[in-house]
Amino acid sequence: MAKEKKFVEAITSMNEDFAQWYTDVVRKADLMTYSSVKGCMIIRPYGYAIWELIQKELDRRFKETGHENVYMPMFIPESLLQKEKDHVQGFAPEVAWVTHGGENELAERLCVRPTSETLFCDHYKDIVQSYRDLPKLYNQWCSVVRWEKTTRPFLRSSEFLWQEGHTVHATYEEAQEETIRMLNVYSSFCEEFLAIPVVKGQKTDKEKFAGAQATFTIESLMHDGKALQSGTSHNFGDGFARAFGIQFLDRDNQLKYAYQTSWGVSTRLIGAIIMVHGDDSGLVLPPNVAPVQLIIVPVQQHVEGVLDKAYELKERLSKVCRVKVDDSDKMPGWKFSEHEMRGVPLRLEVGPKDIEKNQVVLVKRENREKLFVSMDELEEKVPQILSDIQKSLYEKALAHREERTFTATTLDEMEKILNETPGFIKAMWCGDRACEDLVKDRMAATARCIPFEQEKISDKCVCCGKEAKHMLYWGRAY
RNA sequence: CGAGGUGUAGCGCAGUUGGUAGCGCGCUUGGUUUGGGACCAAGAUGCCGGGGGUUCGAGUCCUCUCACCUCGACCA
Repeated sequence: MAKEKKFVEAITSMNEDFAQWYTDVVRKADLMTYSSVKGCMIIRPYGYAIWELIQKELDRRFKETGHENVYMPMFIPESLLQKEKDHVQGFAPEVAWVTHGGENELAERLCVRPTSETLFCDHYKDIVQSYRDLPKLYNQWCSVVRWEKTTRPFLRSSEFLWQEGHTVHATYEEAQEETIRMLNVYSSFCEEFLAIPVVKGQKTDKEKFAGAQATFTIESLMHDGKALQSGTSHNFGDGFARAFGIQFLDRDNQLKYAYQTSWGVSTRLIGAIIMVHGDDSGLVLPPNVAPVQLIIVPVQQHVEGVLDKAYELKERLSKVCRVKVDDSDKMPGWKFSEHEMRGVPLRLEVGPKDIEKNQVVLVKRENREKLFVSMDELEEKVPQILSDIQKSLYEKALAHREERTFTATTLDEMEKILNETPGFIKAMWCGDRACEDLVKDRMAATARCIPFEQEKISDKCVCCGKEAKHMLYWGRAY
């Protein structure tokens, strides 16, 4: 089919080999490149620009909900890391250690932060004394290091960029409210900004964060039917406070332990964008996170007046969107492919014929739909089209997720779905760890979450047949 | 940490029974081109991942080592 024909051969087809497709896209869109250290990547300007847009919008939403940014050191003394038992155990296998300063061995080795709970706690114990000091709503943007055995660009790297919010509250209820508030910030951000629909829910005990009392998550479904944990929010109860001695004098003159939360999202979100929206021609960016929303490609740019018109349009359109002119001396076809690989949502072609007719050709990245628009209407039409694209990408992703969400009442059914049409599987669960373990051993799938929106698929646990307590989303995950 | 794979020009790769390094793309210069990856001409680019060995001679054989990729077990 001429219409279905691939324009770009440099990218492996998704259906042929999804993992290779992902690697090709990440490289061809020039989001990152490998570095000389295992599992670490160089985030290239285009990839970093996406991260900056994510940061900017999230940071705005954090501030809007009353949070302040701080910066903690990247080193954690070993003794500090060890104060909360579950927490150390969870992270011990993947921490990197600093043992020397110059030539001298350190008296106490320093851990390169895999997450900063212990640092925040150590600080909070000093600054929290009275109920009047609460709540503390801190966040930090930083990188963390986890010595991973297997790494993949953006999805799992040894060092990654993220944001970690850490808050302290006077009561459990308040901490729980904060935990859910931030989960909601994440879910609305993903849906509105990244055009990625998410399932909100709680992690099972097996899957929860080391040291947390409860972990909440947003789970999204990738194009290949695998799930991606896209953000988490934890309620620590007073567990860390007890381990670190974070106490305050309450209104009733009683000394009490404080309640805490933490929550984070990372550059992994970039991986989610790629795997939710991308296609065989490469990256597809929702306009809200596109560093370039509109690329102007002049055609026959050597012809008098063409480039001038392109620059003029850029000048005008820069007031309503992020726009660039590709005035390199590549062939137009080459530019089309290049900007499609990079996922630019909208392309504007302008050549002598257009100038004559006082119009331009707009081409949508998501479906290559061509629109002929009068030059006079651009400032009005372009933002409208971009917002349509944003909406359309969300709807497409939602439709895909719904198409790939199944229900199962037996393990055989689950296994069949996982092998034939991988996706989310809604199934009942009795609450026993043993059943989770069994599912994982047998079909490499995990409990993604106990969704807030419960449904009753059946009365019995999909695994052991005992009375069911919850409906779970199951799936194979990244 | 297990299983596999790969390291040769910026990128992708070839390199035979061991004989002193090549192709495509990209890059530079000039010209012609330009509505879906143009063409011609002239150039530039190498610690053959690293150490040790065998040999008159190693990209090639042996050995140790390092790194990266993919797939699994563990984790954002």
